[in-house]
Amino acid sequence: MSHAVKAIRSAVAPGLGPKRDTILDAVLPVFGRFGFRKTTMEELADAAKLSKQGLYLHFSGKEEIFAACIEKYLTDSLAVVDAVLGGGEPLQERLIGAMDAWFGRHLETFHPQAFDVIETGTLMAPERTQYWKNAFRQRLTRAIAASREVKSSPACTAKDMAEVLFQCGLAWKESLVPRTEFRRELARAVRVCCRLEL
Amino acid sequence: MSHAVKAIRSAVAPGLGPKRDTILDAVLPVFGRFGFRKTTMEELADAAKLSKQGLYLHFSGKEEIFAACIEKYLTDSLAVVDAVLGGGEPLQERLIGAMDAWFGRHLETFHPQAFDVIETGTLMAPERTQYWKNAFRQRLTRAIAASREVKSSPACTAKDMAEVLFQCGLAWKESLVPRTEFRRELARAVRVCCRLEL
DNA sequence: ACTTGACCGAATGGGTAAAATTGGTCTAGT
DNA sequence: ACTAGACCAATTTTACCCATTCGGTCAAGT
Repeated sequence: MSHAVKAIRSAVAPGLGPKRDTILDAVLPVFGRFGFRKTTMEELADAAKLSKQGLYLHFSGKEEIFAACIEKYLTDSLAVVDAVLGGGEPLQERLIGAMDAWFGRHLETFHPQAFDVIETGTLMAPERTQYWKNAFRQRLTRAIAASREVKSSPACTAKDMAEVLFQCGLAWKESLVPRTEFRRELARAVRVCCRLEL
Repeated sequence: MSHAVKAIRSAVAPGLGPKRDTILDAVLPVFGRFGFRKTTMEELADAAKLSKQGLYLHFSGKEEIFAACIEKYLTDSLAVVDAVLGGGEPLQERLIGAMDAWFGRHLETFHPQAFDVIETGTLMAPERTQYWKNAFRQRLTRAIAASREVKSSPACTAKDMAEVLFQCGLAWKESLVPRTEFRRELARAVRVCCRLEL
């Protein structure tokens, strides 16, 4: 299939129905367990309770499914992040919740053996990957900056704290512990970076 | 060669001369560039300016060279860490120097493609690996605890700061930036974690 | 709005056997 | 305290073939 046709399909098809989203939700765990390469179209179709051709009525191919899947995954995650950060809890709880919604969910979604999903994602759409990273860091920064619970200084601005927090979160790739324990590490990082009391 | 013979040689040979250390220093960059598996005994011998057989007069085999090499590498690194932390500079500079001597040196020593050195090390001697990690974290903790420049609290003890700092340092594996830039990230982490002004 | 099933070209994954490397040893020097 | 070089067993690499699989398409149904 030519690139032009692909572009048309993906430009016309999306957003038309909640069916796409249903498919993407069903498909995510498969990518998360086996990675991009080792996931077959049949497995995706089975997960979505569709035939192989049924899938092609919604997506132009494997790459588009994957891209849309990751896009939805991050969109959803960021929505949770926003919801948590916009909530009424103390900043500490909100930050921990946000970090857990982002990095913790990664940890739970992607099997250690299937981290090629990350590489594939950055390889297929590096600018999108950068966009999502920046989006999340921006949320952290704003939440910290807006809070009156934490005092910043020229040497330690809200952005500085957010960046360091983000850096700590990146450790999820190395982490071998379950999400609950990882969350405790995140809690400590939040406490230290933002000097929030218990 | 039997394990018994190996044990005898490695028990008798070490520490007898500075020659071993010279060899180990010469050999480290080779392991750092090609990893354990892809490094050949000939390359090691060439790097040490010895014949292959000359090497065997000092070490019982590839594994012993590697183990001793890593051991010396970490010993040296920790010595630098101790020297820096024990110096007269303000805590901030000392911590940055210590983090750079540890993680920054890793970044510079081990080629991204040769990270199998880490796995091999933890696989061959997991207890030693754990020992060195703990040793470094301990140094950080003590330096922070001993300083009057940083005030701790029950929610943010010296150990907490050290742990988070360590977690930030682990990002070196993901880092694609040169050591100088990585050092700036470390500096920010130190500032934030210990609330040290500029 | 789907399913079924056949189909294609390309990529992939065994399986294998020859060829090259490698870690390590031995001997004979100097 | 080394080097030179032959040497071995074991592993690794390479090349090749074959079967399978996979992504994607097409035609015909319901």
